[in-house]
Amino acid sequence: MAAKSERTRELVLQTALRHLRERGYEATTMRGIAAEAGVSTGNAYYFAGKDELVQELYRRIQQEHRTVAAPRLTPGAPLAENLRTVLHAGLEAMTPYHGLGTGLLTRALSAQRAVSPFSAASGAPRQQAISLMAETLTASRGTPGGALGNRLPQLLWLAYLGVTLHWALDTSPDQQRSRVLVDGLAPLLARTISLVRLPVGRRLSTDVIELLDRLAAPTAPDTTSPTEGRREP
Amino acid sequence: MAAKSERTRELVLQTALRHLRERGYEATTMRGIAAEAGVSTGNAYYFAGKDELVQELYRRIQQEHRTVAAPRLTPGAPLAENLRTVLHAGLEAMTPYHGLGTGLLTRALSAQRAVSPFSAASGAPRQQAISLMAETLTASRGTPGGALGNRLPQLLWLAYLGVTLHWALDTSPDQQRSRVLVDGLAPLLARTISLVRLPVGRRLSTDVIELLDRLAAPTAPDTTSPTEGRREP
DNA sequence: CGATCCTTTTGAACACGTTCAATTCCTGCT
DNA sequence: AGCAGGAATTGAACGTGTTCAAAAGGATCG
Repeated sequence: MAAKSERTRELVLQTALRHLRERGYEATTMRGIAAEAGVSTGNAYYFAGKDELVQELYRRIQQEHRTVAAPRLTPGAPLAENLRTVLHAGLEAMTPYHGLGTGLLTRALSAQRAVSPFSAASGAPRQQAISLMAETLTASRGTPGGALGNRLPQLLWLAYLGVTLHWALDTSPDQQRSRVLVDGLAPLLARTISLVRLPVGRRLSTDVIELLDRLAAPTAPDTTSPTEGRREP
Repeated sequence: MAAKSERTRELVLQTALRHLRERGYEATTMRGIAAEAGVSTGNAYYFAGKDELVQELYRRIQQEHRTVAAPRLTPGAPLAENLRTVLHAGLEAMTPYHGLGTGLLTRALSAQRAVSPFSAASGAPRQQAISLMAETLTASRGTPGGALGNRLPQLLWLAYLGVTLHWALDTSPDQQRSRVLVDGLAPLLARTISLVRLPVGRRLSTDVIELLDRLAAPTAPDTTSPTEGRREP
């Protein structure tokens, strides 16, 4: 049975997450994790490295975010209310790890590398967050459908990314400033989205959609020389 | 005269910036910098550390941004045009350092620590970037004044931060996707700003201003126990 | 010139992340 | 029980960022 390595892996992971929570990024050392887990230094490398441990933590936080947020959504409530709920749930899930500072956000972003946060491609943890936003939208009343409706989850996720950035840099006690941000931002976003009912909003909406499409389109190869039949050397 | 240390400092800095440009973050080592500069290891620590070298690079990039952008502003042109110019200039200034990946953004953000990017407080390099946005606005025609006008530089800087994030994660050839983003975002932002002329826009505007004010306000101390005369233990 | 004092430089030393050849452990077989 | 072979573990070794007591250098005095 190959279950032994699995137990060790889990032991290392749990120890690592605890150290990250209690000591922050720099003070958490691979040697320290190994020592406290009662294994040798090299055995801490069931994970590719320290950064992957942080990514794992990030994944767990997202999982927690979804778990906490989903049952709190009120079907048929205004978007502003459900959005506020979801964003606050996100802050809640992250709170124990505020000591990591920008480290958390940083490593999470590096993990996304190769996939722009503005495009819809498939980063596994991000896709989950985006689908949580989709649930938030479908649970709320009065949200637009059509082409904009399809893009809204992605756009709301971007807003959530902004909140996360604010939170990571937030030094106010208990990050209460970030809560103020969420309380203000949720109705603001909801009202902005409802603009799509007006002609002026439709215009903005189509422009946003067009931009997102252009960003998602495959990159055009260099067409500086229009000569046909050329191959890349 | 204390000019000798100054020369060494500059020598170390120049070598460091070159290595960062040519080799990226990880492959640039303090020992390598010192060796190539012809000094001993410890002498590379005229700067507090490797991260501060990156911050210094960030400062230079911002300086370059301003230098490149300012003369290109067209007085009296529409905001969309000048904004596009300024954002493209930003990409230009950063381009040689794209190899640093998220490292650049990361260290720049950590440097801002203690000052939320959403508040207007005085981070030295940021203040410069915000004032460049202010220049962009005053150079353009039809931009709103009043309370919103006062906040717009800050808000545009946030948009610029978003572009920077996109650029840092952009793996398309020559970061052309980020250029697409700028081309689409500039008119979009300009049109959004012009919404303030309509009643619906004024409403959004006052909400944004109120939120920014709340975020900038000093943090309220914990008022959980209204008992008077208590002191923190 | 030499002595004093401050500035500047040095490089050994420490703890870290990471790698990997060597070792130990365990399982399934005869 | 004995043994082969794979799985799991080890810890020394490398290169890194960073620190700091000691050494070297340079200016200013008598």
